[in-house]
Amino acid sequence: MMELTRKGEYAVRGIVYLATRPGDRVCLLSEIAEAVDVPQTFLAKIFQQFSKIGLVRSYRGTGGGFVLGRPPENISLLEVVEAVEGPITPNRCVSAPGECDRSSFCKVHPVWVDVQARIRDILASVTLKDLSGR
Amino acid sequence: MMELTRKGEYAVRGIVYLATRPGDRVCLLSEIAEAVDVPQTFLAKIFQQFSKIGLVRSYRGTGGGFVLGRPPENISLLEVVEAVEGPITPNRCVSAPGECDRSSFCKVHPVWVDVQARIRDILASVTLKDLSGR
DNA sequence: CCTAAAAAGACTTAAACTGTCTTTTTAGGG
DNA sequence: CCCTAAAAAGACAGTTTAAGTCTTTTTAGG
Repeated sequence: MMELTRKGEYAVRGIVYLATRPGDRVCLLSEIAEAVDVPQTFLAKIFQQFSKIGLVRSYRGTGGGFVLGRPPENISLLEVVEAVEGPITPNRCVSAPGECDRSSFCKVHPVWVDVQARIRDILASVTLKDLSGR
Repeated sequence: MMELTRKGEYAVRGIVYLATRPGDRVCLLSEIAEAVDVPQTFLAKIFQQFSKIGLVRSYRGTGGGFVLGRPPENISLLEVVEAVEGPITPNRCVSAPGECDRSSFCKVHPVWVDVQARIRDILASVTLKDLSGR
């Protein structure tokens, strides 16, 4: 349970690969897809999401491709994962205040709050630089 | 993302309610279902799973019902959740050794190992006694 | 204009989730 | 020995999500 989807896994693989490439040259989607073993059309969707929020920058047309939107040390694993999977919410009751009408008295609620915070802490502490090994 | 299913949520609600009841008397499924606002037929499936692994004990026939299988201070939230949701695995790559052929060199792998451990730690530290407030 | 490349949107298939319904087994009480 | 209460078990179904695929469009270089 609590499992990352393929999309999330692929997202991480793809952007980590991009982080290993020299930042001054664009990288073809086809290259990334092949390198990390992900269907290119699927990865395209993922990188479109990245692009919208500025995690990567895209160039269209001949000579186009992708580069990181920011230095790898300024992009956390948390950002990458949440970009494609949405906010980390171990239970509905912590997704938004008022989402659960039991949260005022429910003794389990604070446990999920804690779990959420811990996961976010861990993922926020890891950057693409750490993961790229450059 | 990483969200508990309804089944998991209902499982927790149901067994926590059972933990608030006196342990020397069986509790009807219909009572539990009504108290925690869960469809009885669905909760039945959940309690069957609990019963199989001894988390609760069931009695059939007239005067039947459920009691906790062990004292509430000896049942952790982790056990309850994993009973119905399966093992906590933030990513496939940590579900079993050898599951992911990238784990030997993948720098993300240890992060998921860490996340898994933290979640389990938190959930294992909370017991039904803590949650029942008795 | 031709080609390369990403963006966008429609579509599809399979699996998982969230249940319901029916039948069977078990047990107690008269 | 029945009758009834209760859980167990299994089949079934509707909806949603996941995981892609395919096609068309936009953008840019040469």
